[in-house]
Order: sequence, then structure tokens, then C-alpha cells
Amino acid sequence: MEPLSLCIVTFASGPHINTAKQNMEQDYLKQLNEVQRQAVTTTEGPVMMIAGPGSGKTRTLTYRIAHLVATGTDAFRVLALTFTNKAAKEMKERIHEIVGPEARNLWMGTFHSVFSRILRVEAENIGYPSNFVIYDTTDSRNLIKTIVKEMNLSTDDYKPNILSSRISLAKNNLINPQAYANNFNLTNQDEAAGRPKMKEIYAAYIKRCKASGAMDFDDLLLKMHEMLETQPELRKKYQERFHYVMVDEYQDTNHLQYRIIKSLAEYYQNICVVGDDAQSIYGFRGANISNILNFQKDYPNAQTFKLEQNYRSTKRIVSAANEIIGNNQKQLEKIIWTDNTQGEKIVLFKSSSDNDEGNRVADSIFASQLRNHHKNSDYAILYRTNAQSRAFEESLRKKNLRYVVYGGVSFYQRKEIKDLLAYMKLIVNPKDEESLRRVINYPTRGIGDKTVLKMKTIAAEQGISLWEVISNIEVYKLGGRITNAVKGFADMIKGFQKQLLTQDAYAVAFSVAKTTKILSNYYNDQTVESLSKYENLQELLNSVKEFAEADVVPTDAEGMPNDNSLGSYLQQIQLHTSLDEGEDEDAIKLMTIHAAKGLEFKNVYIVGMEEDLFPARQSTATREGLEEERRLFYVAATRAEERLFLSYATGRFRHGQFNYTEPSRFLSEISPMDIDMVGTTIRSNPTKGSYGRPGAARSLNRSTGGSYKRNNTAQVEKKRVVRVTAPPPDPNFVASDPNKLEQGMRVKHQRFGDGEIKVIEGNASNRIATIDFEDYGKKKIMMKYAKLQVLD
DNA sequence: CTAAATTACCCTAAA
DNA sequence: GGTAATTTAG
Repeated sequence: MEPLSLCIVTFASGPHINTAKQNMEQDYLKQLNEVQRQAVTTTEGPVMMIAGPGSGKTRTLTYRIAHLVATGTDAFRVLALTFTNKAAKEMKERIHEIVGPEARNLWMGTFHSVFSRILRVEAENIGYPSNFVIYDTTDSRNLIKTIVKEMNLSTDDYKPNILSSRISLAKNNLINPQAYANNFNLTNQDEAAGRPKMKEIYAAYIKRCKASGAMDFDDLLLKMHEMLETQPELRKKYQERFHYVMVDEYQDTNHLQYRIIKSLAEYYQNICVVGDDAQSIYGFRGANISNILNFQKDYPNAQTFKLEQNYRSTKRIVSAANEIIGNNQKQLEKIIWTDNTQGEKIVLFKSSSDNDEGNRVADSIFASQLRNHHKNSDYAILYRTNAQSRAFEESLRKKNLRYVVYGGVSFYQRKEIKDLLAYMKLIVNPKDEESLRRVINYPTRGIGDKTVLKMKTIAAEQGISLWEVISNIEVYKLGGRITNAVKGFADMIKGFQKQLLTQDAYAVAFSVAKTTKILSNYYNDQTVESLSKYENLQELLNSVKEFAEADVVPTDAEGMPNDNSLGSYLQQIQLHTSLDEGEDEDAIKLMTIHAAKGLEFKNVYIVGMEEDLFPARQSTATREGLEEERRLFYVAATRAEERLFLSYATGRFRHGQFNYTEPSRFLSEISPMDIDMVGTTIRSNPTKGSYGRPGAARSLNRSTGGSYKRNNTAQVEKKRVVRVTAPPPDPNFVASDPNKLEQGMRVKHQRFGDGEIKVIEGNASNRIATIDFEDYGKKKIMMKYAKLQVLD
């Protein structure tokens, strides 16, 4: 009954194949050093690999899996959990090269994606529909917000994102609502913070998710764990299924993940974890560094292999990295060393502002490219926070350097995308209340909050779901106009559902986009923002099309319906990580340090090396926090192969205000002997001069899967006067709140007829700008609220 | 009830 | 610097 037995056939294919495989085996073993080889060939029993940066960890792990398969292990019985789906995919491809098509049977992916696959199969056994939807952070936050409101509590005391992180924390530590309520520590914290009803909200949240047939990210782990704990047959099934369990980036697993892994590996005990305590950087989502520190306690017979030779970086970089991490107290003993060349000194840039920093880095890349003939993709700019990307984007655009921003607001997080996806989710699973809430009056169709509330009340009274009320609205006699509107909506959704039965994902998705007019509304609006949203939607539809037209993989290991239906599409898409996005094109890569984990580049720029930014202000209060920041710096520095650049500014805009900043304490942790200080001269006016159309720069729009789009929206230049043809809607409009006059300026609206706003007078630290209106003379206006049309 | 205008609010990292 | 919430006008 196990579909797994099928593939064993592959293995009876005759001696020549074995010989070929053996040759390949020889080959790949030759490519490893002694420790790596041992780690690869020690397949039985618990194994821990401590792998320093650049130590060939991925290669070792890849070959270990290939080795298992090459020596006769059924690929269906190998489970490998990686940090991103992209990493899994790349590994699979490499394994495929070594062992052939067998590789595709491996269970590889992120914790979330592998478990969601398993949970779909077992859904009915754990009380979920197999088409359950997945709530991302925004969805669950919205749900929490609705709950808080329904309980008539204030969102000031009950801040959705605080609640959501507490719920997440609880879940990841296996504290259910009941345990939460009985936990004095937690409840006391809640009392003290003025949110005594926290425990009720937690309980309600779980109930609502369940009723919506939805799982949040944590549930994917939690339900997996519950299933293993409470259902002996299923536990047995999966324990016996996975002969080999491998976990990459083990230092970033949390307690819940730890428990699941432990349980899955319990029967065969062939567990191999790979990690580096020095690179643990996900404490904020519950990662527990002691998982790796305690591995030997958990498995006393574990064999440990330390990969300490670094093949990636120059001696200079390795020694700087060692210096950095040496300031941490808590760590496993290991010495990272390298045979590579000494390499050049680390270069440190000092700039006067974030924009200056952007220009300096862009200049440096430009010059370096000429000198070294490096490709764009040999360069990475790494920062602590996503918000920092802006200055670099602008500077790179000006220099016509091709770049790609990873992460940030991912494609799938954008409003227009979420809206369309919400329709799709609702059609597949009408119980999904979050999606329903999202689309019921979007685009507006006369079903306002009042109406929704009424229907919700009915649903609660009758003990049925909101959708059931909506789909039978005539029964409840709510007045003609409302009934009509609701019925129209219900019929539309029902129509889509009918289509679902016979049509593929693209046909349904397109039909949704068209019937709801989402697409055409954006198109007709013709503003810069709307057009970009329109394009994003087109991209989404393209990706659906690609999916629908792709060769259909018959079924996966579980006989999962891997068809081209909308349901399957959603399933596939819901766990896409922002790191999975982005193709290999020749572009400079901009990303957070977190996103850079596991990657390497010839030239790395670590920017924003300032106190309160890196290390982050919130992290400096505790030793643990600071040490995690330091590990982050260590990770960042060890991404570099040849050259490492550090950069800080003496001041920068944050939250709309210019602040002076101090260099990061981390800078002093590297020996001055290894650093070259560059560029203390302050540039006169870094932003001056580019009167050219900002939109003229190459747009970065790319196909789906590429990083998300950034629009070349109007650029604000400082300290210049502009003459404006059209007055603001109200020529007498002045800032309504004179107290805010000096707080820095902004431009909110970017649609100015056919023109774009280019220049604005006013110091950037001044929220008010003086605009010289042709017809009205000089007016002080609040930049944020100004609507302008530019003359030249 | 909608749509536009105005103001408030958030703010580290991410599956 | 972006979006959600609230206010206002119709």
C-alpha cells in the first residue's frame, strides 16, 4: 500500500548502472576533503556536522544525500529539511546530476512546505479540509484585529502584532490556550501590559482559524507535531517512512521544529543535523541555539564532524570574521582557517548621509567593475533593514547599474496580489473568512461593514458559517438592496466554483480578474501606482498560466493530486518565500543579511554600520540580543570571497527625520591593521543635478518569481525651487498643523497630470516646503499633502 | 453607502 | 515612507 515500493524497481536496473553509479561515487568522494568525506559516508546513526562559513557545507550535505541514494537507499525515504525552497531545489538539481531522476523522489524543502504537503494528505485525520488555506502574517494579524474588535477591546491595548507574536511564541513552545491561561508568567505579563484578555483572544484565534479551514505558519509545524503526538498510527507511518532525516541550518530551528525532528527520527535514529552555532540569527522567531548545543546530550552516541576549513574567503576576511565572533561568549569550539590568499584589506567607507552612502557604494562598485571586470552579480549590498535599500537603488539607477532587490515587500504581500489571491482562496475554500472579508466589498459592491456585521450576527445565531448565510441570503430577508448585492456576490463566487470543476487554474483565475473588474479598474485608472498594480496582476496571471500549462507531474509520493487546478496552484504558491524569488540574472544583489545567509559573493558591501541600526537598537539591551547581532555581522562578513567593504554614515533619514548616528561598535572589533579607511570627504550636494526623468532609468520589472517591482516614482530633490503650473486643489491650502512644520518633508501623491514632481524647495529636515506657484505666489505647504504639477 | 481627503500610526529580521 | 483608519462630502 505504500506507494514507495514502486521506485525500488529503479534499483533493479542491472549492473552497468551500478558501475556507473560507483564511478560517480568515486568522483564525488574525490571532491571532498577528509572530514567532509567522513561526514558523507557516515550514514548510520546520529550525526552532527558543525560547518563553518564557506566550509563546503552544502556540497557535503548534497553529496551525503546523493551517496545515500547511490548506495541503494530509496529516495522516498530520505527527508531533508532546508531553509529555503530554493536551496532545496538547487540541491535536488545537483543530486540529480549525480544519481539521476531518482533524485526527484527525495522529500526536500522547508519545514513549512514539507509539512504542509504531509498535512494535506492527512488533513482529514486531524480535522481539517485537505484544501485548507494558509494564513500569512498579514492574514493572521487581520484576523486577530477582527477578534479584538468583536470583543469590544481597544487595538491600543491589544495591538495585533504584539498579540500575534505572543501567539506565535506560545505555539512554538507548545503552549496551548489552556496552558497559556494557567501560565502565571505569561498572564502576569499580559495583566501588566493591560491586556488581561489575551488568553481569550488566543483561544478565539485558534477557533477561528480552525473554522476557516486555515492554518497559519506556526500551525503547519504545530499540527504536524500534534499529529505525531496524538496519533500513534500516523506517527508510526512517518517514523518508518523516513529512514534518513537531515536538517540544514539546524542552529535556526525552534523548539517545535526540534520536537518534530526528534520524533520523526526516533525509529531509525539516522538523523543528521548540519549547522553552525555562530550563524544562528533567527532568535526572533524562536530559534533556539541550544538545539545544536545540546545535540550530543540528546544523542549520546552521536558522531560529530567539524568542517573548519574555509574555501570561500581570503585569509584577511576569515581572520576578521574570527575576531568578530571571538567577542561572543556562548559558542562551540572551532577554528575557521583557510588556505586561500591573504587578500586585500577590508575597506571602510564613511559617508555623511544615507544618500551619500548610496553614491559612495555605487561609485565603488562602478570603479571596481572597471578594474576587475567583475559581473554585476559578483556584487552584493547587505543591510540590516529592508528600508535601507532605497538610497542604493537610487544611486545604482543613476549609474545605470543593474540591480535586484530581494525580499522586502514580497510580490505576494502586495495588496493587489493579495486581493486576487483572496478570491482564489475563497473559491477553493469558502469557509475562509479572512479571504471573504477581504473581497466581499472589493471592488465595492454595496456590501458595507453594517451589512457584514448583520450577516455575521445571523451566522453566529444559527451556528453556521458566514458563507452559508451569504450563499442563502434570500432566506434571511434583509431588504431588497442588500439582498440583491449579496446575492450578486454569492452567485459570482458560485459561478467561479462551478468553473473550478472543469477548468484549469488559469481559466478560473483569469475569469476572476475579469469578472470582478479588478484588472480593468486598475488599468483604467492610469495613475502610476495603478498601472504598476495592473502589471503586477498580469504577472500573477502569467505565473498561473505557466503553472497551468506546465507538464503535469502525475502525482507525488502520496498520490497527491498534482494537477493544474487552482487549488494546486494556491497550495504551491502559499509557501513561496521571498528568498525563493529572483532568478539568476546579472544584477547587483541587494538584500538583508538574513536573506544572504548561505550565499556568497565576490564583493560584499555591508552598509549602515551604525549604532542603533546595526546592532539594532532593540537588540542592545541584552547580552543575548547583542550576541545575535554579532553573529549576524559574522554571517554578513563571511559572505565575501574576495573583498569586503564596510560602510557607515554619520547621519541618515529614519522615519522621515534626519538623525546623526554613531559608528557601529562592531567596527572596532576588527583589527585596524585589516582596515583601509576611505572617503571622509563630504560631498557637496550628493543629490544635486539629476534633472533627468527619473523614470528613464531602466525599469526593474521582471517576470513573476523575480523580485518584486519597484516603481520609479517621483523623485524628490532637495533645496531647489520649482515653479508649478497648477495650483493645489485648494490654493489656500496650508499646513493644518503648524506644530509639525519642522519635522521633515515628504511628498505623498505622485500623480500630477502627465508631469512628475521632480524638485521641491525645502530643507529635508523640514516638513514644510515653499512652493512658488505661478498664479498664487509662494505658498507654504505641507509636502505630504501637496498635489502639484511640475512645469519643466 | 461610496469615494476622496486627511490624518494616524508603525517601524528589525521572515516561513 | 507606506498603508490603514478616520473624517468629510456627496
